[in-house]
Amino acid sequence: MAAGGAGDPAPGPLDSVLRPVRAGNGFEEALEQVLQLLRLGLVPPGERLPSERELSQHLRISRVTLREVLKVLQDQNMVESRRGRYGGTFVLPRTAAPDGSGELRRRIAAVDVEDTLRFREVLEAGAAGLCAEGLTADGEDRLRGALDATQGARLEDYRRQDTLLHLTLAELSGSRTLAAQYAAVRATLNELLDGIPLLVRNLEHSQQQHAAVVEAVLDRDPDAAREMMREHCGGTAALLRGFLA
Amino acid sequence: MAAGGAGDPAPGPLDSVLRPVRAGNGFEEALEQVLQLLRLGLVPPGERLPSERELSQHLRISRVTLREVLKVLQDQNMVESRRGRYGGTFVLPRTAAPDGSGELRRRIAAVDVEDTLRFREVLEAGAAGLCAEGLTADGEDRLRGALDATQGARLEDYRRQDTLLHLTLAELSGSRTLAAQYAAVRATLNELLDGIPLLVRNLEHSQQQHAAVVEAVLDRDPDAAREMMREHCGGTAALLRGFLA
DNA sequence: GGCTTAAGGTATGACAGGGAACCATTGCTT
DNA sequence: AAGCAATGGTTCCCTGTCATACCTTAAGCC
Repeated sequence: MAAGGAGDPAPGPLDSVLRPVRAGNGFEEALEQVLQLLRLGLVPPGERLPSERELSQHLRISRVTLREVLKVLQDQNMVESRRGRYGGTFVLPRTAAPDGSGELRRRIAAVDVEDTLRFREVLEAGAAGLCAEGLTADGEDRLRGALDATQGARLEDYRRQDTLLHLTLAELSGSRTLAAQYAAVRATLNELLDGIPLLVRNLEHSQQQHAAVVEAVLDRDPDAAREMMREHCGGTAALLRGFLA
Repeated sequence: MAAGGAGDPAPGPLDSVLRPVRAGNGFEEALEQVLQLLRLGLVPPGERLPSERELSQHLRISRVTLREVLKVLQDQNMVESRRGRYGGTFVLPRTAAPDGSGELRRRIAAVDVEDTLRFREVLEAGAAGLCAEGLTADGEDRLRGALDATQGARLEDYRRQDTLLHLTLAELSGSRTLAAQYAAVRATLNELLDGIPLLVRNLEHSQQQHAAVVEAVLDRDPDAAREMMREHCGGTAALLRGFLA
């Protein structure tokens, strides 16, 4: 029947469901998630990762396997381990040339950019809308805080604060799944963004849009929030499509 | 530090990323996906699943492990295996009482309904919008076909055709990730919907909304498509919240 | 009837990954 | 100076999973 032979089996309408159960040899998945942690800037340079015991519990992998992951990151000069009490695994500042030869470099070529950009826009707009529909007083505070942090951020820290703001919105959406998916797609996005220059002009424009989105959310105007957010995402998307096309 | 002790480690702001790498012991993940296949109605009752060898390749698990999965489904009277040429694993019609004691029953209690409903709405609205923005001629045909199939469906087959229509929209969005995520969330949704009655009145209303969404998409009107779809999802959500609250 | 073919059913050996215990190092507290 | 506590570093064994090959059943074809 189906013509398939080498490589993957023949495609079909069941592909949305019949995707591989595990993306890689299991340790790769863990690597992926720790990389997310770094790319999202959830643990900024200089700070300490959770201890190996904690991390392995969270990720539900053995400490042995986690250590193999950390070994890779050490070899890439992305983290550094110190022993003893108050030791731990510390994040190093990004080196200009991440690595020519390797492992981590080729991943970027495998990213389906169009998929990433579209999915991102859907999640962001959705999250903004949900936030505008039902936001707690506590949520308002967190959101304002995150926005303020981006306003005051220096250029080198901007990407990180921007990520944090969007992540906050996703978390306040009230859907844990949405937040988790956004984290994943945002990590991919940041990786792509690392390849293109950060212009002050774009940054300023971006900041205006951030303010508009947050305002719409605080005004409890879901339609406006979604619309603003879509526009915001569209800007980034156009930028990336331009640089990568 | 954190007060956690038994069970999961202490929560924190990193939880969006630090989720478990594997949802279960690996065989559970496969079970999950085969269950999706059945719940989505991608393989309707009476039909044959792909052969064990094919399925295991798609899911990237060994045949041994896959057979353990199928064993569970056989024990639940959800599928039936026949040997010999033109044999295979066949889907059985849903039994009224799925199973009192077991394994599969308790999963439903673990579902975060609010999460599911919100995430679903975001994905559906997003997919509808993306479709309306860029739909190929081929896509138009598939969409019309799926809509027609729901119009002609009998009551017992309605849920399945409905699922297929929405799944088609998700696939036509141009984001594979979106389609895969929608498949997952829809499988969960169907499981919830199985617990409540299907009223003809709701069904007719639903059909009007389907037509409206498809029309908006074919008119290339993203805003209308999103709005219609949100309304459509809102209906289901209200129904479920009412029955499960 | 006998062969071929495609499917499920079974058995075996290798290995990755997990759990748990233990060692080594460091800095704080006494 | 001694002890304690929290961390990274290491080892051992065991279970789950995989790959492979082979057996069994049943439908079609010669």
